[in-house]
Amino acid sequence: MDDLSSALDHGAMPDEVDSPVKFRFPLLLRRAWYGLNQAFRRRIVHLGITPDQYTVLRNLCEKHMDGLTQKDLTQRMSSDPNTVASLLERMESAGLLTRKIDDQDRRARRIMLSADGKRRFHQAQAIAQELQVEVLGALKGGDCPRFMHELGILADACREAADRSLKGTKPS
Amino acid sequence: MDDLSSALDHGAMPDEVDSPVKFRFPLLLRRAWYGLNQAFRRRIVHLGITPDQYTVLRNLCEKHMDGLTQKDLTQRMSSDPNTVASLLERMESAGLLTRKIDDQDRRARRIMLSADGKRRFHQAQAIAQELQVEVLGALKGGDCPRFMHELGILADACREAADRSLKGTKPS
DNA sequence: ATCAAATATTACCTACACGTAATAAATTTC
DNA sequence: GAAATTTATTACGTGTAGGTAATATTTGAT
Repeated sequence: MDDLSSALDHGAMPDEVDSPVKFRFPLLLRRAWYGLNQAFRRRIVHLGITPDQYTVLRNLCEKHMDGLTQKDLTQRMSSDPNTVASLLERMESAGLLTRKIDDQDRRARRIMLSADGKRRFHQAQAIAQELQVEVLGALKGGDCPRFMHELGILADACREAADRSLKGTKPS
Repeated sequence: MDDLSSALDHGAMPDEVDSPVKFRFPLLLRRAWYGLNQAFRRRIVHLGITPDQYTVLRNLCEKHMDGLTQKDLTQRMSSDPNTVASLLERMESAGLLTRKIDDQDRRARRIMLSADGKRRFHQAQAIAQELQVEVLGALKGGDCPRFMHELGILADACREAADRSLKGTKPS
């Protein structure tokens, strides 16, 4: 309907670092992440959980049945303590998990899945895998592993950039 | 340090789609997106704008000086009308832009950059390009264009999955 | 044992994603 | 040309990202 890509292209601004709009990393990343998230959210809304809550459940279920502390979860989700705290609060209210003070370290709390949480996770997991097959199918079979490897490299580079940006960072 | 891929893998589910944790698309995407965002946020906080606000400024500045409607912006940012509305509200209060009712269509509002908004955008743009060079440098030079192309394919696949998930979707 | 530092968490704040419903103006239909 | 439909936006609610500050417990040093 409206082809917006024309008005820019006649060279008014020297924007060549990321010239063709279609190939800018942040734009593509945003599009992919929001799209994937939205798709998943819509498909699991009937289970009463959100994508982030699924991530929590997956971490708890995959690993140690002896539970994880909030700090563990925070790291695994590449998230932050505040976000995780309120997330877990909601999930506890929803009966998906329980939190109890750790015996070894009374500052910490061990998070443990409830039976209901485990059940809902498994239902969601099937949907997640379906979705993943659907999306990754867009890539030619052989390309996928290499792509994932490269995405991993970039993901690490992004995290490192974020960490660097916290302290000295700007020598200017 | 912790190899998480064991607990799940003993054959209950055919989990080979994303078996090694390090190669799961959603995890990598999340890590990359949050990392990039956080890095950028930290680097532009002194300009008094956020990454999303930068996206708005970029769209307004790159393209038509005659402004964009909120709907235009929504599409360009692969965002949604509500989010964009409150985003613009904050940005208007901050003096980054002005909104006035469109002459042709009095339902719509044309958004236009203020001089201050333009100035702050250009400062942020330099930082954004720096960051991008920094991050993409992690990839071997020749790999980058192909990677971007593939990321574009996946981004489209994600968006399509999201669109599909809205209507019929689940025939179950 | 006591005081200081590191750590796990909570409380409070702003920004954003996105859903539903309401409002208002444009467009279509009759 | 009035009624019905579509469309741009706003209003309001919940969930999440992430920042600062406060609190409580563990650990380390004196």
